[in-house]
Amino acid sequence: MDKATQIQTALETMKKVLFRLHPLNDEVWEELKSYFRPRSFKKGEHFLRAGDTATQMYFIAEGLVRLYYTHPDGMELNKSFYCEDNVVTSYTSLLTKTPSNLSIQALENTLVLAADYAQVRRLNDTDLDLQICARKIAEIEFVSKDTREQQFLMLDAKERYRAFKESHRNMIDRLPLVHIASYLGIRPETLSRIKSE
Amino acid sequence: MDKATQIQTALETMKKVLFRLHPLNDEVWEELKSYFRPRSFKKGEHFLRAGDTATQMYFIAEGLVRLYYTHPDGMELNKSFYCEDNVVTSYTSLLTKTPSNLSIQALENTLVLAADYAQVRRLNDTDLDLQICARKIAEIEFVSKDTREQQFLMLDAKERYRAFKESHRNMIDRLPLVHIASYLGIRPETLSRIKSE
DNA sequence: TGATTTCCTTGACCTAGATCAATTATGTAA
DNA sequence: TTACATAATTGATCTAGGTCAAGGAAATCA
Repeated sequence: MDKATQIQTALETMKKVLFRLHPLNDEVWEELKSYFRPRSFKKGEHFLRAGDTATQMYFIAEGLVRLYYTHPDGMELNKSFYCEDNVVTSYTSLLTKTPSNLSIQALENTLVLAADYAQVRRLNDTDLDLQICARKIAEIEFVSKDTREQQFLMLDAKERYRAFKESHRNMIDRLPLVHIASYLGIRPETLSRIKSE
Repeated sequence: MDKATQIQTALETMKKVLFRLHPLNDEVWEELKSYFRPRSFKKGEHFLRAGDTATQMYFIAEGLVRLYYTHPDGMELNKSFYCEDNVVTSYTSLLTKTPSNLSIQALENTLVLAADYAQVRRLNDTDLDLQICARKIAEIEFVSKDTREQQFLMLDAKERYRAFKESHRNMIDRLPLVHIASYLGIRPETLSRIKSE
C-alpha cells in the first residue's frame, strides 16, 4: 500500500470511527478533514515532550504510542497506551493551555493524522453534532480513567495485571514488559515475578 | 434563612456557577432550572447505592458528600468529595446506563437541587451553549481525575496527603481522618502516623 | 448529664512490593 | 554473522505501609 492510499484509508477509518459515535453532516466532515495532515514518527520519537504546551491532536492510522509522566528524579511512569483508530493528545495540556506534564512517544513506527486543536475547537463550538461527537470521546476517556482509578484503589498488583490483560488484549503482545510494569505502578522485576507464577 | 429562600439562593448560585463556565440564553436557563427540585439528605443518608443505576444529578447547595467504591470484602474506598456549589453524580453510571460501582453518601446534612439526567441531556443535545457548559464541567472533572492518577503513580502516601491538603483546603477540616485515609489509599492508622510527624 | 457509639492514636509485628546486583535473552546495526 | 545495546529473569535483602490489638478522645443521643 503506497503512502497516498494509506492516508486516504486512514481518513476513511477516521470518518467511520467518528460517525459511529455520532454522525456529522458532510460539510462539517469535509471541513474537519481538511485540518488533518499525515505525519509519521519513528519508533522512539516524541510527539510531545513534558514542558511543551500541546497544540496538536492525533488520530493514529498505524502504530502504537505511550503517554508518560517524568518524575523529577528522572523515572518515567506510563499513563496510557494508544494504537490504531484512536485519538491521542495531551488533553489536559490542550484544555488548560499550560505546559504538559506528560510526554507522548511512539513505541512503534507510527503514522498519524495530525490537526491543530484550536482549529478543531473553533469548528466544534459552531456545530452541535461535532460537539456531541467530541463529548462522546471525552466520555470514553472519562470512563476508562474512572476504571483505572478504581483499580488503583481496589486491586493489588497481581489483580491489576490481570485486568490490564483483559482491557488491552489488542496490544498486550506489542507492549514491552517494562512499560506495562510502569503503567501498573510496579517495577519490572515484580511484573516478571507475577507473570512467572 | 427559611427553606424557600434557601432554595432560591441555591438556584441563583447554580446560575452563577454555570454562567461563569459559559453563559446560557434565558429561555434555556429557565427550562433547565425547571428540572431541578430541592431535596435534603441527613448525615449518613445515601443519594445512590452501588448496584443502582444513576438517573439523577445533583447541585449541592449546602453540605458535604463522598463518593466511594465498595470492595467485595466490604471495605469502602473513597473516590471523591464534593461540597457546596458543585455538581455531583455517578457520571460513569449515567453515561453507560449501567449499575453504578459507587455509592454517594452525605457526610453532613446536605441540601441539593436534583434533576433527572435524561431530561437535562435532552435539552443539552438541542442547545450549543448548554453543550459547551456541560463539556466544561466534564473537562474540569477530567483534569482533576488526571491529577489524581498522576499522584497515585508518582507520589508516596506522605506526599499524597500533602497534595490533598492543598487541593481540599475548603473542606479539609470537615472531613474525618478515616475518610481522607481511604481516599489516599492508605489505612487510618498510617494517616494518623503521617500527621503526627 | 452520663452512656454509647464512633473516631483517633499508639505499639508490636508482618507482608507486598522495592531495591540492588548478577545473569540470561532478545533485538538491532554493521 | 558477530557485537552491542536493551529488555527480561532470578536471587537476596530492605522498607513503606498493612494488620491486629488495646486505650483514649469526641461526637451523638437518651
